[in-house]
Amino acid sequence: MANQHERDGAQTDAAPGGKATRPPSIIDVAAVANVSYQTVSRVLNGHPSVRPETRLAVLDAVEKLDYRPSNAARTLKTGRSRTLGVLVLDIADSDGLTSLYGIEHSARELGYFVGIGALDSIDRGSIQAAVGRLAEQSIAGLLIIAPIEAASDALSALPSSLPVVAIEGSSTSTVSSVGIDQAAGARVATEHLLTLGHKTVFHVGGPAEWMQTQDRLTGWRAALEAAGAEVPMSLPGDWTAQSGYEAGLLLSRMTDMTAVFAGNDQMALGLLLAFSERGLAVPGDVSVVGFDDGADAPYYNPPLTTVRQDFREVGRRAIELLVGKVEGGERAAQHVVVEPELIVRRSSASPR
Amino acid sequence: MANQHERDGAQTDAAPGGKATRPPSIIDVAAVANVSYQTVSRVLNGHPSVRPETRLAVLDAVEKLDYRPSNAARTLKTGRSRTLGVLVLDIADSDGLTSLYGIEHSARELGYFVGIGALDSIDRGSIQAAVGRLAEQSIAGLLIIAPIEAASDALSALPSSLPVVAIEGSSTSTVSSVGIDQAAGARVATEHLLTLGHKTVFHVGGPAEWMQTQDRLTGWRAALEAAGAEVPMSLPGDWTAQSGYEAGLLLSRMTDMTAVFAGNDQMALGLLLAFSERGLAVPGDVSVVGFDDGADAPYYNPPLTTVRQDFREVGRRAIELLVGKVEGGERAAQHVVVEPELIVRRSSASPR
DNA sequence: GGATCCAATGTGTACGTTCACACGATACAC
DNA sequence: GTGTATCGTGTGAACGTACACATTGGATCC
Repeated sequence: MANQHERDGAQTDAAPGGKATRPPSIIDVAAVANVSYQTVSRVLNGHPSVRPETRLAVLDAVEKLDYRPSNAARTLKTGRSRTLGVLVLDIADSDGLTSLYGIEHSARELGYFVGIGALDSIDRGSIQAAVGRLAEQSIAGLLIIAPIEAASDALSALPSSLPVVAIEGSSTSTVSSVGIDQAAGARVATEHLLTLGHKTVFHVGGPAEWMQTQDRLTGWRAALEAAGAEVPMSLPGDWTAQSGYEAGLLLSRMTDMTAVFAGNDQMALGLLLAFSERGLAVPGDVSVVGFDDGADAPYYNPPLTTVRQDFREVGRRAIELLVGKVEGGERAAQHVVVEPELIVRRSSASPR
Repeated sequence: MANQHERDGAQTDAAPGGKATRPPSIIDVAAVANVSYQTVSRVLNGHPSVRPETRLAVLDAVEKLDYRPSNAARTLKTGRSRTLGVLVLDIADSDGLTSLYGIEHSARELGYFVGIGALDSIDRGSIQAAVGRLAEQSIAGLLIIAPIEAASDALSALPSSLPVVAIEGSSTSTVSSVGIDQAAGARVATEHLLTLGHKTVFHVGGPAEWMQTQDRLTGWRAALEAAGAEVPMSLPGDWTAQSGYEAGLLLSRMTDMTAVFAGNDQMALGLLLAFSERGLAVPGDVSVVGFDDGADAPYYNPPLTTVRQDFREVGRRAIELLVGKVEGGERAAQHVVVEPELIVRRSSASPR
């Protein structure tokens, strides 16, 4: 690996051992293009009054030197960066991470860079610390994926100058949010089971502190009440397949249980296993509906009827909203709702 | 955008109703602490020769003003930032994203910030473009999660001054890598099935261009050959449960098929469904072993015997390696291997 | 006692960029 | 011909930080 420097004419205060040569600056470009650095700046920022001929010369020089503007310098001078901070709650819920793809993609399209920070826990202090770390990056806006009541709380304590959007945040909060209409999803899922002829529908929910837990509970109950069905007690889970399994063992001992709406796919998977072990056929003896439509849901045994959440879309919308705030200075809290979709597969059927 | 806000007022720290005042600088801190800005800098950077009393005064001022060093200014001055770029291949493989948590956590501990870039596709141009975007952030190092041959290829075309570590990259490449010993995992999985008494083990692999596909294939074949077992043709999959399902339909028509090693859990899930539909009992008629030990694997029906990959650990090690390169100037390619672990559950048993 | 050294702190400068202005041309009006 | 817009371009600052050096005061040395 005999690697050599290509250019050593420039002022390289190179350390011994052949450290990197300084990347080209706007001044280097100006020198090559035979203009002043300010003209280069104008070209790069799309300022109108530059002669086409000059612009071309500059662009040529940029190309030739493989020049890239220093984000650090721009940020320092302007005070605002084109970096968006994304705070994610460090929990095994990897589905939520899918929205990261939507987030990055949209951010990139709009010319923003995405930095991430993980949240160890959800207390106010932890969020403050994470935001503090992001603040050092002079982030232009903050996106938070932490669908917990406490998060919403801590968010309102942030400096009001920082645009913030929460994914799956409280829709009544003063911070803007983008989320899926959890209640509607739960309602549709429950109605689906009722329409099939089930007398009532049991529910396995998530942890109480999660936003979705409450919303899905509400939707489920609303559907039951609207149909005049009895509202059974809901079982508490924690999103894991294990908690679904345990709930399944419990439910399988109930005689009048023919349909269960699980708070997410993983818990539905646990239900499926529990019912199978107890000799209950799905959907013959009991119907199961999940929530999320994760990648595996179509291949559960049986394939799972569930409510699809378009995480990418949520990420996309969240960035659009956030960038709107950053650039437009929109201050009022907005709440964007993405509609979920019921995906009917083979885990739900009419009771026999 | 003609409405420029004039904020020429004095640098008031907390103007009670005021608009976005500039964040406090090192000079503001110095003023409050009654020292020069240089002394503040020394305190912040842990320079030894500062009187404890002075240090305390500075720290007090920092606290009081809620001062945060400007990453932009530091980056501009030093030329190196404390931002690490992470390039992820935009594919539904959300398990791999789990390593992001390990990555962020370790990076944070070492004082680094993590920026992400998604890769739309895996051609050289796409990677170059993504790296270019990250380069504008003056990233100190690059981590790439794209276990594809082509990635390794494109990586070697990067400027040699940028420290790079690949997750699950080729262990023969000139770029350093951290990965799980895929071949060992495959070997253990296959040996497990052979030890149970199966005559041979079928394999459903991943897409040819993925690194892991090749390695797992190699391990599987090595185990079979070492045991003197016949080596059946391996079926090609694409990591999705669907491809596993399709492979399962095919395999279920073979008479001598009693054990299958799937390239990942999702394909194993597809196998399970296919076998179930074909009336093949697992593990009664056929044993199935997966790879990954995703969150759901313990609750498949039956719970899946699989090979555990510790993604978080991989992320952690990758950051350690990368930061070592960044700070220590280590140039030689290193290849860190994390050992996987066989998790025996109920999907594998002796043939009857 | 003066010279020497070190600890503790302060003063300049540069990093690469953008912003506010100044400057020279050309153009058009009178 | 002089005045005044307008265009294209250049000059001088400044952003917040780290580094090289300069400057103190005091302790140690002989």
